[in-house]
Amino acid sequence: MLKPLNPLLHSELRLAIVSILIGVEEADFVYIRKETGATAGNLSVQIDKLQKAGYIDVEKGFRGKMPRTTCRLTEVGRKAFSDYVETLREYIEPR
Amino acid sequence: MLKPLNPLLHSELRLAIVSILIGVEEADFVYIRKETGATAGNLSVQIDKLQKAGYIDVEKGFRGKMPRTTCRLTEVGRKAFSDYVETLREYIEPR
DNA sequence: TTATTTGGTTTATTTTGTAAACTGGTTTAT
DNA sequence: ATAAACCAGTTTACAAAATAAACCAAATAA
Repeated sequence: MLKPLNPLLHSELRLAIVSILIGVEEADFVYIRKETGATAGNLSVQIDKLQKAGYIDVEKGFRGKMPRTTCRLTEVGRKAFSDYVETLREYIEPR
Repeated sequence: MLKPLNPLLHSELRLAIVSILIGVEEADFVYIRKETGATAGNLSVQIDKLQKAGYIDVEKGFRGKMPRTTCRLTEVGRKAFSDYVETLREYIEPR
């Protein structure tokens, strides 16, 4: 029987967010928005879900006078991602 | 910018179905149900979607007197799966 | 013969994803 | 100054998707 896929990560946008964060230590809202092509509203909602799950830390500050939201992956998030990928391989790799 | 993931395949159950079919030439409803742990209703719906997309062929017959639904992957489905996997790697493999 | 099981399908509900509309502020133009 | 346009997001309402519950027809068991 196939293992279930973590539903929080098995979502195109949330997976993209984590995928970006895994290689970069930190990234801000605007950057993630451009990389993913997501609408601001959708991105906001999905960042919230990842944060509530403890997968990312979100820090709100300012760059000059403009608001700035910075995200970074937590250890929990890193682990969840690596588990997700491992499970996913059972689906996509020849057995 | 990350490429979009084929939404028809980026679904746990549909991905599982295709994943099973890719290694086995054909599989019936009952077998897929056991392998995936899905409810019959859910499986029926998702098989329908894959069939309507031309990703699988569905054949209804009998094994003895009992009805039997057999599925096999089409070339279109095979190609879609391999494209999906390729795209997915951009999300899950270190860049 | 009347339950129970098998192999599904249909329909209704819940859950999720997404975009439109909004907020609060900033920069630019007038 | 004041208005108009813009930036960085959040909230909310709607659409799409997933899922389970209810159902059906036939087969088998009690």
